[in-house]
Amino acid sequence: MSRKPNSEQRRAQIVQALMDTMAEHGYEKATILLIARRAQLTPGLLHYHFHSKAEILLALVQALAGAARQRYLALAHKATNADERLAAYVEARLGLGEGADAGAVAAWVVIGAEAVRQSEVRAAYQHAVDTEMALLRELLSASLAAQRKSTANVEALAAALLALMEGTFQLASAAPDSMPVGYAAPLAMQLVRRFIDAEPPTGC
Amino acid sequence: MSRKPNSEQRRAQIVQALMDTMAEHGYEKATILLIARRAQLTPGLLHYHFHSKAEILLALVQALAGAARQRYLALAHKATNADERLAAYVEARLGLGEGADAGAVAAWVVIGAEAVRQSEVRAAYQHAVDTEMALLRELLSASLAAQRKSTANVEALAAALLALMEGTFQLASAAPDSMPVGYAAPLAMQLVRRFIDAEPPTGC
Amino acid sequence: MSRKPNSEQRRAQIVQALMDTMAEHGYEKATILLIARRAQLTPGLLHYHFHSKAEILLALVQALAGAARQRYLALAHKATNADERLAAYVEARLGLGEGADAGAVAAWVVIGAEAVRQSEVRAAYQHAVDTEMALLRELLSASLAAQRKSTANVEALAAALLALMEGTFQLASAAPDSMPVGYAAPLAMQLVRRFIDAEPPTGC
Amino acid sequence: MSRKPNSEQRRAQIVQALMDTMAEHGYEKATILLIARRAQLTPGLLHYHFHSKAEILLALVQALAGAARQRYLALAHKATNADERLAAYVEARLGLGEGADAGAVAAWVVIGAEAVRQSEVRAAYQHAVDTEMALLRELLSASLAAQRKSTANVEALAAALLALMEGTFQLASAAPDSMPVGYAAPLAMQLVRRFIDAEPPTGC
DNA sequence: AATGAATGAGCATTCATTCAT
DNA sequence: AATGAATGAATGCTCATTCAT
Repeated sequence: MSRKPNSEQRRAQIVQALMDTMAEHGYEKATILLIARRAQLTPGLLHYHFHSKAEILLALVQALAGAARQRYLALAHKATNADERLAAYVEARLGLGEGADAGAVAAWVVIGAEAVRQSEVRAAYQHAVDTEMALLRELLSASLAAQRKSTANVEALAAALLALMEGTFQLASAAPDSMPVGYAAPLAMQLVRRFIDAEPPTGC
Repeated sequence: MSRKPNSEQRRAQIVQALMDTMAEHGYEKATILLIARRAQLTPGLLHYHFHSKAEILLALVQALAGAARQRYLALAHKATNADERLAAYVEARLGLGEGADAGAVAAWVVIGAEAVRQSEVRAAYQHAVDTEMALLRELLSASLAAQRKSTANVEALAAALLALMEGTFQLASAAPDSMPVGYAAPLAMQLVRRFIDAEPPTGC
Repeated sequence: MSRKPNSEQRRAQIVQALMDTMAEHGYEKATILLIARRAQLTPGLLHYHFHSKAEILLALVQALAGAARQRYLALAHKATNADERLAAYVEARLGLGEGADAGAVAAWVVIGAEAVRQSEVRAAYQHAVDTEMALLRELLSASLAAQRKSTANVEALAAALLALMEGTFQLASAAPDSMPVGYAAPLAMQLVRRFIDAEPPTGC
Repeated sequence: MSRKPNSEQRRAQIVQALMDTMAEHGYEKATILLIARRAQLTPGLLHYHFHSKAEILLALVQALAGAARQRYLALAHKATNADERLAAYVEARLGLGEGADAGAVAAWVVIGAEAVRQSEVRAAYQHAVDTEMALLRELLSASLAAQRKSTANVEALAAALLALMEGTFQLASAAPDSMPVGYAAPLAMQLVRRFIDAEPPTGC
């Protein structure tokens, strides 16, 4: 067999280097030179594997979204009911266990701000949000249904839970010292459970 | 004789122009030239009134934090009990009524990302967060106390509510089409109220 | 009598402020704003009293040259012969006594460098040099004549002595720690006296 | 494959261009654009090879000091005794022969003025001065010893000779028309020789 | 695939000078 | 005389991108 080109490995290496550099310097100040150094590559090589810096960023958005999905799937594996699956999801996003990555979180916050101004990043970010929203709707609907509660508010509840997660990332990245430690996952679950408990039953 | 100083007016004008420009282009791409044009001033004049671009940004952080405080005070004026004050706070931050400003929200999101990398911005951002946390602790403690509930979780609850707000800003700015309209304020209040209702009473 | 306009005083104040600022920051970095602050005046006022920054510099050259002349005249007053007059001159230029001014010396060094590139400064500098050379020729000729020595080399000797002084200013300003203290005036006199002593008598 | 580095050549080219430009315009007015044009390079490339303009200046200080050392070594090669070595030194610094470079001299004068205000330049300038002083002390001590003269005044004599040289550069650059031609080297040697001749013998 | 020099547009900032008051 | 805001050209420096090797 012929020797495999190492492009895929190189691309992953570059994407990872962008993530690390962005977490530290933001997107604009994450220069091609800094990224290349972090990846232990030369500047020219980055443009051999990616057409532009923006393209690396888009690849990073995909990579982070994919990693988040994998983290949920790994935890959801052991879940046996709707509530456990929801808890697995929240743990996957907000938990401090294995897979928690301050760099990835900071990079995601920076991506969120870039989405405000770059339409292509916004599109990718929105796609990730839509995917999350769909998953959340499904998980919350299942939890509501399991308790025979109305699903009328599921959309808003999903949005609030997603906002809670995004805000947690923001605060963890920009004001870590002002926040209590490890509060996010357990409190998010409590908020949702108590909300669901207080929802009116189906058909009312 | 001498001309009368107009610095304060000019500074406010420039800060506003930075906010508008940042909401559209982000911080790095909000160039001095763009800001000056938006403020209908010449580039040199911006550096006459501010030492550096970073200084304008810090002034903007103060301005936004101050405006948020004013908005709360205006609404809290009519509140007669703890729950109404809390509702006034949530409405001031997340409501769609008068004072809601998509530009200010987008600028705040961009500031949050800049706080990840610029230590001076981070300090100012953290100060704003600390102030919010203190206010939230006070409001939530009062609501809990009014219902004779334990205040053991007030810190975490405050953090969660603040995260919910920051995340709402983020999603409203970067993925507005993926989010339901007007969900944030009412749902945030419901989440908090139901959480408080389900809290154990004092002394348990 | 009508109140005297304070222009002359203001001009002197500004020239002095330029000298101080130049000694610290060089000519280019001695901005109008810095000079104005040092003189406790406002920037606009500097251009009321001088047409341009270059004009202040020219006034400073005159002022420094004039001050040097005064210092010599004050010391020469007591001299009773050619050698004492020469010693008075050397002391006036290189001595550490009253009137020695590190700021003035540093400013003169900076002026010397500006003379390399600005033709108007060069003209003023050259005029000062020519005046010095004339005085030196006179003093040295008198000393040589007093000892009945040939004055064939007086031009070159004057040039060398002037160079020694200018170089002393340079080294005192830019490498003070590398130079012995107080060496300049006595050694300069010794060099000149021994040179003259070894000169052939007139008519040879 | 990879291109071969040409940085050393480019750096030398840039340093030379700074020297030429500085000799004509001074340091501040020797803009990156002017230097680049003189070197027939693009402005961006200067910052690829040097971190900053100040760094080019430091490289120039080293280059000029090195060239001066080489010029002395080349001439000292033929010297057979202390006096000839001293004469070789003076000729190397002040002589009009091969290697005399009005541009380098003017650049050195400008550097001397920059040393007044830029601490890094001052450090480099002082180092060059210290090296010169050490060499001068050695040369003068040898000459004094060869004539069995006291070396008590060698430090001050070295300082005076160095000052004479620096001042000669200054006057040659800023007031060439006011100075006699070719006076410097022969007169400097005469001054030193007559001084030494008149020194008291060792042990007195 | 890989290197690193080269380009050139763009940026924040500085500053002498002007001018309305 | 005096003020201080305003101007606009100039400058050092950055950086994504290109390209010869």
